[in-house]
Amino acid sequence: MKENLSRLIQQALDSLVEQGQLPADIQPRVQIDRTRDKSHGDLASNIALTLAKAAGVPPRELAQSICDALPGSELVSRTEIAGPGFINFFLSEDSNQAIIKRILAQGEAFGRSNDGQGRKVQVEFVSANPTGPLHVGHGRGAAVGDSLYRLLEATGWSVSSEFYYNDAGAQIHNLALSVQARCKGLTPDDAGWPADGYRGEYIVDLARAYQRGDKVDAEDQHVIAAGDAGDLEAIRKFAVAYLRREQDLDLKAFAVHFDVYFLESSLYQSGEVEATVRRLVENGHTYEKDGAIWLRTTSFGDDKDRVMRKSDGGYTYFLPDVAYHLNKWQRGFERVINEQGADHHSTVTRVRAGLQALEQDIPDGWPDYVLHQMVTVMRDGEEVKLSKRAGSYVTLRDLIDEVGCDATRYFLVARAPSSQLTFDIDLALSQSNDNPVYYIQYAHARVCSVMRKLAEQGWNWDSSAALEHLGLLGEEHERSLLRRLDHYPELVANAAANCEPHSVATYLRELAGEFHTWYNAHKMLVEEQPLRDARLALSEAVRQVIANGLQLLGVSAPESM
RNA sequence: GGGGGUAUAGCUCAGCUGGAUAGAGCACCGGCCUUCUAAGCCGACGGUCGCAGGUUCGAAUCCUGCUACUCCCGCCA
Repeated sequence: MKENLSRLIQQALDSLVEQGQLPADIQPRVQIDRTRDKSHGDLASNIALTLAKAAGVPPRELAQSICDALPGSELVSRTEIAGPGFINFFLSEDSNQAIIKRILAQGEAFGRSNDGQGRKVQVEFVSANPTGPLHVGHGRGAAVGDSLYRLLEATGWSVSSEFYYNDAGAQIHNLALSVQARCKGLTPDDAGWPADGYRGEYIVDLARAYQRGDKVDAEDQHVIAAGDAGDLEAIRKFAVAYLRREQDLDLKAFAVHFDVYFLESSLYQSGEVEATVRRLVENGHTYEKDGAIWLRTTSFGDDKDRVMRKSDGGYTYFLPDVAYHLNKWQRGFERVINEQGADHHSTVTRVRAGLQALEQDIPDGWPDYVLHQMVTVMRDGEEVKLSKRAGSYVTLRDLIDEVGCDATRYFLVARAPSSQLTFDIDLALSQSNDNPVYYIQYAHARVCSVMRKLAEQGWNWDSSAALEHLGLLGEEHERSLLRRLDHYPELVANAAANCEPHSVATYLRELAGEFHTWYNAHKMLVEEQPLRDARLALSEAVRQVIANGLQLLGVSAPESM
């Protein structure tokens, strides 16, 4: 709808230029906004305000000229000049009702677009090391990242999701030592328990499985336990696979899928880490100090230089990070979005600096990052900090088991990633309108229920016949719903472009609210068939948009509750 | 000390890339509810958009400087 109006305005401007009322060299950016206040019409443009100065004409006067030059259209019933020089558009009944036709015709495709034009984008998220069950923070990353994946897919991008993990570093070594200690019957407070060992109960299960000689099938690896408590390398391999599988199960329960699992160790095996070092040294961006090799990241905006090869010959984590991102670039992702916890924000500058230092014509500012803030979990008004299994943190699994996948996903994705998030377990569990997930799903189920009721009464609903009677939708609530439905495709496009899945959650909440209000105010299954058909058409359109929106969030759309 | 993030109604949060009188849900208050799905519906109250400047026709939104809270600042990942 905005595009249509935008074209009309552009035509008006062109003709004003021809008539010499506007200078030919203006570069108007036609902006159309949704009005907040209904008395301002349905859509408004500030075009006269922005062009007034260049045209040397007072804004309201210019607005009048533009209106006069506007070609006639069936979409617009009238225009009005208001305030300092806004042009308000009142849409015709026809154009309002057209949205229902579009939604019913397009079904699941409504709101999808081809903005991405099949270009390759990668979303990396979660990327937890296999040292324990996923925690709530990973859950937030999973909910946001997977939603981004769905949004990009829906807007025409060729998307790949990726999970990167370190399977060989110091933390994994600690993990292996912890399992070994458990195999030997030690507990965390015994003498001889490894420093920085993992203390959670899950290590006990892991040790038992190892000693039993269990077989583990994870998404990307398969291992049979050697059972020998003295073989630290065998323990390491088994522990990594075991916890990898455990995380797989958490993610599966969370309805999250990854296209690629990428192992940090593969970058060493392939020689990419070495090659990256060589390249950085050759490009003259490094120097030696205190027996270590430093990368001069300050040349690329960092506040201090960083060690890339330690004095003991090992690499710091950031070097494989750079090699990894070069690998992504070489795989042809013109756009990469890394979803991470905000506690990792310091890597952003470092990785970008490292990539620039490679001098491979990687665009400055590549890749993109979406950083999410901390999550705190509340129950009975108090913060929950521990889980039995993991010991020191609340696991994603705890939440899914307690409140379900749908509620967990919704709550974790519903806030702007940049905001700290409080997860209220009591609210997520409540079956009332206070609970937004329930409220939205209920709106969907309600439409399905009405359709069932219709059949019980021996009536049927002919969607094509119904479209003839959309003119009967004249109630204020109905117009308001139509406006909101019309907004959906643009909302999806913006959410994808700006990496803001939470705006879909907000939208659905508002749409559901408006639907419930309408439903409570007017009867759907009235005796007069034309009106009944028209209302059912609107209901069905709302149901479709809710279903489409929930899909983007990875939340189910139940037909009954 | 340096950097990231946040600051909007009593609480939890939106705010469409700078638009018109800043919105929603809870909570509180006042009414209505015997219904196509039932766990309710309608309305009222509630704001110096952290503070101070700046940019312009116009600022919660952009710039600068403060303040508070939070995360990070390792030859850990």
